[in-house]
Amino acid sequence: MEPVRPEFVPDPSLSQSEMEALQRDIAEVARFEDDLDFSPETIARAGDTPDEDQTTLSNSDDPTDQPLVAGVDQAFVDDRAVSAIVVLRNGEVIERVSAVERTEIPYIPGLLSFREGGAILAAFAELDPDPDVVLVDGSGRIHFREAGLATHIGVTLDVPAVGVAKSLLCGTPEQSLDETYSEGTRIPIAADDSVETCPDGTVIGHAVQTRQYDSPNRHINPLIVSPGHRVSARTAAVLVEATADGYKLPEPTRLADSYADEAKESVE
DNA sequence: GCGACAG
DNA sequence: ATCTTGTCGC
Repeated sequence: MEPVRPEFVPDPSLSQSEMEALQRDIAEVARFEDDLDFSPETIARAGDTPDEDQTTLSNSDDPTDQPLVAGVDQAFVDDRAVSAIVVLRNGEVIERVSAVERTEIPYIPGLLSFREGGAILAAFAELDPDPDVVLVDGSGRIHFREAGLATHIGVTLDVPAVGVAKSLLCGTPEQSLDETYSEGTRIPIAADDSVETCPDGTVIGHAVQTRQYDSPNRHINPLIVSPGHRVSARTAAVLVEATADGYKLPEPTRLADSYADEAKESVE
């Protein structure tokens, strides 16, 4: 699939203030409300027997009509970024693509999409069936200008997108994230002074506990999930919970992560 | 000036 | 993100 908004394609040669201005433009176009072509309840895991909701809500008995969920992740080799996309339907992999691009700038918190975006869009150009939703490694609306990597990619391709991060970039959790939470726990993340584009208190995402150890000693930290584009904060969390299958990371992102590692071995 | 900061 | 052995726990 190709960009629907070419003017938003991340250009690493821009100045830092130009990058920030572009992010403000992207945030204005971003829709943090549900605009999906399917019901999140229709998503199945590998080996699932279709249940009432999955068949009823999708208006179809044909498994090939179920939503395509893509996961995107990157690996790096020196100054090269390897972007990998894995597409699942009913929890099963139906497509994998990857692309390699040079990284033009270093990692700068808040400007990640200008480092990784080129490789990601190159990989999407290789992807044939358009996915119904994309899970991106990194933040979406949880960002200083509400334009994290997932938002940038989602808006540029005009595809529903969700940000899945392993740590919090900004915003204030409604409860401390230092405690141990059980599976299924969702903790709202509110905008604060560090989010310059929306009122304090706006819920911009959630900490989502997709997995937890039963007992004492060690614990697992929650994922930080936020809307990228065309999904609400609640639906973003629901989609991640629905695609998680025994691991902390949701399957699309987890498989893209290992595929990126695999693909990077073939890079010279 | 100081602190904080996805991957 | 990346560099890496052992180690704890089910």
